[in-house]
Amino acid sequence: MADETRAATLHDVAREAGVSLATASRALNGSTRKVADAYRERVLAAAHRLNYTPNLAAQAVVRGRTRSIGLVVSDIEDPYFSSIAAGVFRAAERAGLVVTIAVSDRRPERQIELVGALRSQRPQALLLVGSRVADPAIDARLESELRGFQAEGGRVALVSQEGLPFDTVVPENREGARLLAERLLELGYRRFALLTGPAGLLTAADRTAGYREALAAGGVDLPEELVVHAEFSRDGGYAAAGELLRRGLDLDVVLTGNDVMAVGAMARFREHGMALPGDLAIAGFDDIATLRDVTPALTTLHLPLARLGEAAVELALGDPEPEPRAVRIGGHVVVRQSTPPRG
Amino acid sequence: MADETRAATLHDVAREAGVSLATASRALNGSTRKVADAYRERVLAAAHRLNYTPNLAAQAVVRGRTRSIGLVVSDIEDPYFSSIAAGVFRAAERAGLVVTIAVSDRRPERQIELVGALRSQRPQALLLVGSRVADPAIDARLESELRGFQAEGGRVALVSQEGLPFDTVVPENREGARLLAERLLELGYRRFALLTGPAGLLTAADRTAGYREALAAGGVDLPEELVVHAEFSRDGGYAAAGELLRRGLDLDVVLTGNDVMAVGAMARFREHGMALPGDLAIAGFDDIATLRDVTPALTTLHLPLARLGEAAVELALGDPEPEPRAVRIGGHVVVRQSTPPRG
DNA sequence: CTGTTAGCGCCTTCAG
DNA sequence: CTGAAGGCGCTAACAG
Repeated sequence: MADETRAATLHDVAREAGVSLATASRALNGSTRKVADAYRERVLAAAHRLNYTPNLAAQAVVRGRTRSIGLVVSDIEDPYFSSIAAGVFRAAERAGLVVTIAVSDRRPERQIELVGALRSQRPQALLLVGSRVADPAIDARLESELRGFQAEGGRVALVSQEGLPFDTVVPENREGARLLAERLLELGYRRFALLTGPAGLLTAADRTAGYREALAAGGVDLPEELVVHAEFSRDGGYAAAGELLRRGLDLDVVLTGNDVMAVGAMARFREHGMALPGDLAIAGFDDIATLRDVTPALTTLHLPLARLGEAAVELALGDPEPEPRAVRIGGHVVVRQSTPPRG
Repeated sequence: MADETRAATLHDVAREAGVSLATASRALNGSTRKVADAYRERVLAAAHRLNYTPNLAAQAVVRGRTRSIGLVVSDIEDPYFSSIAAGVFRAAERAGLVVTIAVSDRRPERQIELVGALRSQRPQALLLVGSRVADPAIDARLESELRGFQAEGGRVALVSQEGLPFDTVVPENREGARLLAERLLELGYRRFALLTGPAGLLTAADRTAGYREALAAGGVDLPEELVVHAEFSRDGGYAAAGELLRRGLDLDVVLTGNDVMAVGAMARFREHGMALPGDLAIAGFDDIATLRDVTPALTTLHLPLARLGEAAVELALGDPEPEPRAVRIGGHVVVRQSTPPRG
């Protein structure tokens, strides 16, 4: 039964229904043209009988574009990206589009390759989220690849930092970090350290800048020895916390590049025998849903991650503008038990 | 510059290089046939100059199939699914395939729809993970849709429970649950309750069956009043724990349907003023990486989730067998602080 | 309102 | 080894 028959074609359906190819086509997909009900029903019945599925590839050839969106993320296992992706799916579904995902594994080179691969699929739009690094050579190649896609009529949207000439959804990392640090100052903290992401990563750099500004405004200095760079991951946070311990400093709160790092750092501090938040307070960034139940509950900056993904789809599918747009999306501080008020 | 040019076609490349269409085609994609080096280089140069990208849709039309894999998951934000998806990506990348994802939002009906939609893309294989429910009507429709896809030469693999006549990667839920419960008995626990997933969901049912078997073998009964069904999510766990508290029972350990529920339940028990694991021990299932740092660290059954995804790709891409195969993948118990030995 | 026909971009026999 | 020609499944003029 599951023998190698070939898929039923529109041709088969037309023959089975005793109508022309064109009529079958018009009856089965949203053509603006009208088909008499009697014919339409015969076609539908025949299609059902033959278990017909339209060949999207063929439609794409003639229409020049697929009903799909290409999405490039750094790591689908990371809740930051999977939450954004969830928003992309939601919005794409509303628009009747499927989404093709590619995972760049945080390698900028690979990201460029993937844009090329997805471009071949002729999607309506290409969405890139995260993984921007401060490297002009990479940026130039990425830009050229994306421009090529646009030149063929494709749309592009980024979720990350401004800087590339395409529509961009930008999470207010810097402002958010500032708000968070300000709140911590209000809570009475004075001796800060920072565990942040890789030096080249723009998201990490923006957050660090925001922290610095707020602390400086509050009269608190953050010298280099109090800043540790590591991977933007649980293990990165763990390692960075270890490095901080090695430096043997006297602290009352640790800021981090994101929640995932914060959780790794908490594990390391605990191993060292420290009580949290008793011996040390800690804060995250992002407000990842899955991490809301760690103990002590993490003070963090809430970012509406799924919203970022939706906004990117809306930008990419909306009316095009001559000038690249930036949609800024802010967050708010959520104070939980990891940073109790401190006399 | 980003003006609406059309994408360069193979035709354009051939003209630019001064060769025939056929030669250009042979030079640019893995044709078995050979092209003289001089020609090949001219073609490659021309392709580069014109910023040519092959039109995969057109290739798909003539070849009858796309270089892609279709993947249906219940919820990409759930770490269980995103970990499996990560494995799928890894294996797909090795095979040079892109992955088109669709999210069923845990609705079996929607899952069937999505299979239809993905089928239209003519992927090499269709992978379904999770969301199997015990409903013969649903199963029949799903089976028919998938059989249709197979009949056209597509490959199918499932990650879940056996029962449908397709290659299936089956995590050993039942055996794993048994191992976990046995270990808890060894640790000295006797008064168990269970917070599990929706009644119809097969994964939940299998785990429950495994727990029951081990407990029965250990002489421990698990009557219905000690079992609470809820959503397979953090909030489901939270709610189920609340229900358990309402019943006012005397317990020493709570088993759960998965880690995510366990974490939700922990939050609820804590709100009720209970110390964990002092007043109550708790165990999860899956060993979700992101959740490894909750406090107290969760005793759980480790499942190699990414491996499940990889195995599904291997099944779907490997040599076909006349009979549906089942690849069983087991886990192992990881004892952590949430279930200390109990006199 | 229906049918005929010419492509869409590409691959692949089939001759040269 | 290369080139010319037909066809993959479908849509969109164009006639009727």
